[in-house]
Amino acid sequence: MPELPEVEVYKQYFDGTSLGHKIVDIDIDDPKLVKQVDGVFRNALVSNSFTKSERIGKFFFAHLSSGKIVVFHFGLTGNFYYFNESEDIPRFTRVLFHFDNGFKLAFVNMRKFGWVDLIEDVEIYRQKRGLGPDAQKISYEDFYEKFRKRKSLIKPKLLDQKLMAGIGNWIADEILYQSQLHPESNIENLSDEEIRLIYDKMQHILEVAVREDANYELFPDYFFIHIRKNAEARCFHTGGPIEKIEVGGRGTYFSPQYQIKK
DNA sequence: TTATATGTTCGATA
DNA sequence: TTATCGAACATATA
Repeated sequence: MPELPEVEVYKQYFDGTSLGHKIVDIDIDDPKLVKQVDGVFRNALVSNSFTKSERIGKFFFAHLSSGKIVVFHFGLTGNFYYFNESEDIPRFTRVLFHFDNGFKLAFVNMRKFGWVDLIEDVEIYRQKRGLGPDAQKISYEDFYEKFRKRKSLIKPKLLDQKLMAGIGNWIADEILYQSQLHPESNIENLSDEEIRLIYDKMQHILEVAVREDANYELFPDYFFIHIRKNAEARCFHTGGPIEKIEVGGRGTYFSPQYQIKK
């Protein structure tokens, strides 16, 4: 379940379990998920330990004692799981790190859209990929500058990781619902006030989601996620129906009576 | 059986 | 050249 808040929770979990233990072995279930040629990944990790981590959007970076950095991306599914001999290896474990304290860290990834890589420098990597600033850290000025001049529908731009990193499908729908804007609104038709509103709602949603450990059940009642995929559910504000359409190739849910197309 | 899923990438097109 | 769009990727679940 990995968008910015979920990956932030994974980071906290990783930091609380997997830092400072020597890696004694690694199991790779499917080499296609490791973006390195044979052995390179393994050799770079074994007898190192993780020293610290950072996150940009949905990308998670774990620094090794050697100075190299492991990049994790969860794709559409997945999480970390830390365990010892008393438990079985989780289903869909793709990479398994064995630590010298007897515990293991599983990189679990059911749909195999996730991957791991090995890099030298986070900032160089970020620039090379064209990854934008983290959505929770981007300033309003930067956000405005990046979005204002665009010519496309608003939803696909919110999902564009090159403009800003971390927003995924449910958060994009959540932002537009709370902003009362139709997901197919054209950016050119939005006022400066509406751009500001989108930014403020985005910050609010991210702040709540991270604070509640990405546990949707704890989100306030007015959050769209509670009704997003429920055909019988009604809009919290209007009591009207929730509709599903496709925007930019992604399933998109919205409340047509509440969200206005600009 | 078919459609769908919380994502990114790559090639085609404008 | 740059921006945008759509298909492809792998696999479990309803």
